Amino acid sequence: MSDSQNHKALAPRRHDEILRRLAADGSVGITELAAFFDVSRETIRRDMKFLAERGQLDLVHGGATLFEATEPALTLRSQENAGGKAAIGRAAAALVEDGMVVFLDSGTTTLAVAHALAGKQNLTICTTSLTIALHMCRQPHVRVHMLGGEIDPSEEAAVGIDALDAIGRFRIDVAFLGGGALSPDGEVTDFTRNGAEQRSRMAATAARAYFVLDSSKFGRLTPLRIPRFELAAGVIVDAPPPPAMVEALERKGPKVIVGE
Amino acid sequence: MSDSQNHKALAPRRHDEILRRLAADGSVGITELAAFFDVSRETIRRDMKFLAERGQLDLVHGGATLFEATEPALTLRSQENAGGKAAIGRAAAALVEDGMVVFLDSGTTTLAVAHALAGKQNLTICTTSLTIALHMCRQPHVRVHMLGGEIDPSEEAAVGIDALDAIGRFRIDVAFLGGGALSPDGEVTDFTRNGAEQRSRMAATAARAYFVLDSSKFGRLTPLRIPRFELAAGVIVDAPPPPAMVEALERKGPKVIVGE
DNA sequence: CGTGCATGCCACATATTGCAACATCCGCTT
DNA sequence: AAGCGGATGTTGCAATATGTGGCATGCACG
Repeated sequence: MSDSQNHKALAPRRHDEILRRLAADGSVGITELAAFFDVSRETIRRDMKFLAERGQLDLVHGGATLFEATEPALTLRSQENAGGKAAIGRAAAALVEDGMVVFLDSGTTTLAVAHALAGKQNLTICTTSLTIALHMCRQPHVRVHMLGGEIDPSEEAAVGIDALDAIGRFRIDVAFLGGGALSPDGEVTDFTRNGAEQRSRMAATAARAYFVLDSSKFGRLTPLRIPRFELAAGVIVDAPPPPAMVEALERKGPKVIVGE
Repeated sequence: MSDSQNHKALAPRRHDEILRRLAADGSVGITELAAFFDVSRETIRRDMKFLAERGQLDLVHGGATLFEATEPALTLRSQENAGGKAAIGRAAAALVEDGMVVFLDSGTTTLAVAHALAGKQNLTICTTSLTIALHMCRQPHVRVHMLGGEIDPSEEAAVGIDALDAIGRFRIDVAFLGGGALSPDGEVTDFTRNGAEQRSRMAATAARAYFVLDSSKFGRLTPLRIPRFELAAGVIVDAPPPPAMVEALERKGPKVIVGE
């Protein structure tokens, strides 16, 4: 910080700062910013409108928040389509045998997988998700490795360089990965750069990797491709995706598995 | 007032926080939230009504609860000697200033410290405890680093070589460490080799380290000394220990701080 | 079975914000 | 120098959010 109280900042500079604060705090107030830049509230409002039209933030009364039309709050997500997620969990659990080393990504669908793994013996679970680690360490006959790193509050999971680094240290039998969307041309995409990279790395590292995606993700669009996605062994879903999507997907490699 | 926080949180931010707390604690109180956000109870009530209409929580007298609880147990253990632990928490929180880097050890007493840190701005929390990480990452204006490693189910926290390793990478302003007992000759001791080593390392690494021990630990005996224990800045307790213990302790170096 | 206290709820007052229309200012071109 | 266009400021009014007080209701406690 430490800049720009003296001279009025030009528009791009303000836009920059607005986004920076947004990323840092999750929300920004109009009045607050107007005072900071020493401009009128109208100007800030215009800035925000401009940014909102480009999808870089969400306007709310009194300011703006992170653009989360893409990513609703975590507590919300775990309840929606609970049935479908459970079905995915069962299908995923069927792929796991006693004694395996299993990686579980963050996300509510992978949490459903974790629940479905109850009863397996002697598993070793590696995860970046706090919730999954907490849940699994309460199970008997399970060893849990938490991959450390900075915690992303919206995922409640470790992200970033430390987590990426830690991934490399494990030999994983099977990995279950989340994703932001299943694009019309049969590819799993993600919300964030970090997430995409982390998943990419897992898909390449694990002996077998599966993406778990509930049907609400079909045909959605999120910004980031997951590199080397085609190395995944399969995609587990709770309802059959459109045939075109299935075909595009299987042409790349991964099988489509539909849970019941 | 270099930046920003003198303004009240925007409505969506409150909604978010309410849901996060709900997920963390299973229930939230109106008065408590009103104080936290510095808004009237009516406003919180309206927020809750809004959320309840969308099925995100259940209204109850005095606050709200989860629609369906996902996480039991842990809140229970921290209830025992809750008063004492809260007092320790407050005393500990008084030692923390906005912007600091704080290490929180695993344990229910350190969890109380975590709760008491609510309201501080811009903290960076490093912890090995899953529960603390989960709780703190739901706080606004807090960055959380989870130290990874194998999870000890009885502690629900990372232990072992990875965690030890990760400790060295941080510059910690203040560390709050648990312990198994406060021995009659004024020393903090521990149950496990790993724990003792981890705490020893923190005591040596952090700029200031405090052991937090509730009064049930006085005069107990556990097998492992914590090496370099005397490097700690203090021991925070909820009731005055026997004078002999205090004297022995302070002769070694650490101050005794009694929370109210 | 009251009593006291905290909470819930409603109505209204107040404050803050959104919006749109118009006025200014500044840099630039001709 | 005049004119132009974009960005910003100003103003008035509507919409929304929040605060406040009165009163009803529920809950704990003797």
